[in-house]
Formats: sequence, structure tokens, C-alpha cells
Amino acid sequence: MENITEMLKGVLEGCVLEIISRGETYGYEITQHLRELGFTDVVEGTVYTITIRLEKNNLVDIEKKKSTVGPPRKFYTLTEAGREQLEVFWTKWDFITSKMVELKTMEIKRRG
Amino acid sequence: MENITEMLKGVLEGCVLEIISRGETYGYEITQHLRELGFTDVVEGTVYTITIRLEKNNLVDIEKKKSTVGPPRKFYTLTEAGREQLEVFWTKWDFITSKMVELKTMEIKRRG
DNA sequence: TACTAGTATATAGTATTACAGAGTAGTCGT
DNA sequence: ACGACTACTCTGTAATACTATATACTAGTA
Repeated sequence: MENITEMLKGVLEGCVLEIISRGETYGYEITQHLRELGFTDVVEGTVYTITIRLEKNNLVDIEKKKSTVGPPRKFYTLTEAGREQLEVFWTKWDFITSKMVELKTMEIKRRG
Repeated sequence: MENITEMLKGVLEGCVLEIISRGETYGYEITQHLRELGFTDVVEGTVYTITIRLEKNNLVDIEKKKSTVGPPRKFYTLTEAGREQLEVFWTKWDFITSKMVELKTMEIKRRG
């Protein structure tokens, strides 16, 4: 899918939170998951900016571990605040999707 | 719903296109519709920037009409390009929503 | 007249976010 | 030594919604 950049804003961070919530993982792997999911154009740099942001906002804990196949990995796990943020994310997402359905099906009332 | 700003990026323009597709309308009325829909924090300025953008991209035709209750209104209707853009928007939206469902339900494959 | 409220368009400036593009490092196989 | 893959880092840019404000027209009312 091309050019969904703008539509991903505010969504991608939630995706990353969700992926981390399934178990500790690191930036490169998160990128791979997103690409497998279908967001094929997501690059490491994008995920990096998101993880940095999550770290700044204390939504994730970090543990550095050595790898046998490359440089050390920074593993992320959600903090309590991170889990709360993830819930908030899905609440917002559900709100918007419900409104979009409403928009698609609603009769628009006209004024005079 | 608070703070859904970022999540609305790339979505709001599609909403405006959809609303215009139902029949000619103007900025202020579009804002009202969006607020009735539930996007209560959307303000005129935001819609204005969107309609300007639509105009620049030749997605809408404009007709100025006098009003009995205030200054003249600028009525918008979709051009052929606008209708195509609206279809593209829903395609993208459906893609993202399907991926989000997948994300929510998917088993995440772990690597070694 | 003067004031207020509701309607309606317009615009400058700001914050947030995803992305492009590049760099740096570590490990492994040849 | 070299290339391929893994993995994190960083700088800068474009797109978009929002804040805040200004302008203008009509109607009601004091």
C-alpha cells in the first residue's frame, strides 16, 4: 500500500506498543514485524524515533543484550504507564473507527 | 474524546471529502458535521486548511453564494479527481483497519 | 446608535510525527 | 579481506492538525 504515511501518524506508535506488549523485543525486530504485517515501507529510522519517544515518556523499560549475529540489541518491555498508554490507544482507535463507520453510513442533515 | 489529533492526521481530509460527496456544503457547515459526528474539538481553522488544500489539488469545485444569516458561503462539490481521491481514501482506510485487526489478534512470531 | 451573538472565511505560527538518507558497528561465511 | 546481514543512531524534511487571532455580515436588543 502506497502513501499511507499521514494515515499512520499516531497509529504506528500504538502498533509498536502492541508489539512490545506481546513480549520483550528490539527495534529491528519490531520493524520486521510491521513489515510482515503489511506496513512494508516502514524503515528502521521510523521505529527508532518511536522507541526513543517511548523511552522519553517512560512507557518502556530497556535492557541491552548481546547478540550472536550482530551488535547488541536493546530489548524493550512495557512499563505500567506503557500498558495504560496502550489501552488508551485502543480506546482512541475504537472511537475513531466507530465514527468512521458512522460517517460512511450516516444520513447527513442539511441546514437551510 | 481527547487528544486524538495525531490519529486524525490523514483521516480528517477523507472525512471532509466524504461529507462534501453527500452534496454541496461549505466550511462552517462541514465543521458542524464533524463536531456532531463526535470530533468535537475540530475547529473552523482546521477545516479551512483542508478545504484550501482540496482546492489546490483540484479535488473540489467552488461556488460562492450569499447567505441571509451571515457573510457569503463558499460551497464545495467534488470534482472527478475528488471522487477518485475519496475512493483511494477509503481503500487506504480499509487497509489500515484490517491490519490493525490483524495486529490485535495475531500471534507474534519470535526469532532466536 | 452601540453592543452582542451567531455565522463564515482567512491566516500566521507551532507542535507532532513519519520518513529519507546516511552513518556506525558487530558477526559470519567465503 | 570482503560482502551480506543484523542492529542502532542521527540529521533534516514534509505533511498535517491545532492555536490564536482577525475580518466581515446579519439579526436582535437595549
